[in-house]
Amino acid sequence: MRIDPSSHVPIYLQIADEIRAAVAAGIYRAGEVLPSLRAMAVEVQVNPNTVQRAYDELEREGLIFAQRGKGLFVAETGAASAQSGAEDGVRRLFDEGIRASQAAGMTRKQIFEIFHAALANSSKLGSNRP
Amino acid sequence: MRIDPSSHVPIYLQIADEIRAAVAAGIYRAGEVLPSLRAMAVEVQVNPNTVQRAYDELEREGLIFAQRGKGLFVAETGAASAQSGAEDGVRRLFDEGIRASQAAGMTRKQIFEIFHAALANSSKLGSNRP
Amino acid sequence: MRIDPSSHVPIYLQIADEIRAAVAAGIYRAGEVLPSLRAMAVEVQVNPNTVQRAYDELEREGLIFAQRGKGLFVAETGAASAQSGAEDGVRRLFDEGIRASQAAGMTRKQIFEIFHAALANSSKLGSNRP
Amino acid sequence: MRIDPSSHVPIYLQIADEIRAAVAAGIYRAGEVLPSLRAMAVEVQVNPNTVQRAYDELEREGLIFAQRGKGLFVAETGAASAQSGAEDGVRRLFDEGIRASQAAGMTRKQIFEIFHAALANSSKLGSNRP
DNA sequence: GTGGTCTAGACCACA
DNA sequence: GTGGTCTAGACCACG
Repeated sequence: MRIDPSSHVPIYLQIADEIRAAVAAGIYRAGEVLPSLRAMAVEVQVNPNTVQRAYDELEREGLIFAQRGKGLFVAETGAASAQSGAEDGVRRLFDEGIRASQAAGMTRKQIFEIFHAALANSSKLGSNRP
Repeated sequence: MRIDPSSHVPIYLQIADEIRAAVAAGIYRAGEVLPSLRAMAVEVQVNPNTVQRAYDELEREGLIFAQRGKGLFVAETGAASAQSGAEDGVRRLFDEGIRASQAAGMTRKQIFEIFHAALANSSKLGSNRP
Repeated sequence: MRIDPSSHVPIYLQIADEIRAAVAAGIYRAGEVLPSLRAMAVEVQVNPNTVQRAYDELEREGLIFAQRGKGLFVAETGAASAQSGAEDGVRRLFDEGIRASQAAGMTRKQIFEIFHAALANSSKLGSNRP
Repeated sequence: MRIDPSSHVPIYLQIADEIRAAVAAGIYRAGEVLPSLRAMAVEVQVNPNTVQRAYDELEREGLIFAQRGKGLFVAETGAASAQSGAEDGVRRLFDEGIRASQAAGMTRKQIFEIFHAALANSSKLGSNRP
């Protein structure tokens, strides 16, 4: 779980994205409890309120649900919805990159090369950055 | 020149990015004047102060320089620096997308498919929207 | 006895309301014992502490009283006080609904129609759900 | 705009309900600016963050939309969606009241009488309580 | 001035 | 211990 505090995208959305990805990846499974607000807050070095907001977001999406005094649980439909949500996010980033590259006058070949280089480089690091 | 007011990245940076891309694409050439503050403000439907900040940003990068009373000009080294800047930006977006997709447990094949779909879709729209 | 865990009104008050209604309806009569803490906790799928608070609430109202080691009993004056209590609660909900509808600019006719529809629909379900 | 701080329903939802009702009633019209966060916070004697949360809620519903630095505006589709939202809320309150009254063993006639009394009483006060 | 995010710390309902 | 709401006050982007 890595947060970039200097990013323009709000921390609470970054956290929500990370959790969504973790559910999509099967790290948290349907019916399981998520880390508590406070635990997560400690882990990502952030105020509990900020984590709460991330959880609110996910609850609204129907990905997780809360039980007072017990904790937060992954919904039955959570994995599926997390996967499509994650795909949408990735798609949006690629779209944005492609749009930017075309605005800069790059050819499809150039765009491809950049993408390939990025993908090749990422594999070297593995899926979880050290 | 397209601005997304609902994006998390500040409008002034979006404008700077667009101008950088335009320089990289050769739409604005070395020695040429950029549209005036006000003209640009009208074009992107934004407060002149915001355009000012974008120009400040680019000037700090050395991409453009101001001549009192005449306007803003593209630096000689502008095109080259804009190109590498644009590539960096695109690369960063792709990296981010790849990272997110791997965090969600997607395989290389799946990532590829999403990218291809995005690229195919984008060519339909044409590379530069007016 | 139905509890809505997603309601904003605390569960212990929901339980107290239900018991008050049951006394008003004559399901529990003066002098009779109420279900034990644990039995009630099992029935409504809730922590015994929460039921305890509901009983505390009712005892404070004088609707029920405890006899050490024997259980909780409905007070002689219980039925009457429960009835007026229940009426007050209903009245408060209707008042609130009427206030909200008027704030939204609805006419008396519209308000009536909504109420009738709600009442008609409810009779289909039967008056006491088990 | 009246808030009940002792209510169990969160202040931010009370505020959202009030604004929704005002839009439904045509007090705020499509395209118009709403009172600013801070102004509203002063009016309802509440922290600006709490108002912000109410506005967030309404923005998510598509009732209003924000423009950075400009203010909050009623969406074109706002009035319609506010009206159906307001009706739903009223309906929910009536349902709840009917359910409670039936649980207390009241007859339809009694329920009707309570409702009529509440409605009659409310008309005396007018739609905006003094 | 506007909205948007974040922090620190409080109190509540519930297990 | 858990989640949920609220406050006070800070900083940012934008007009």
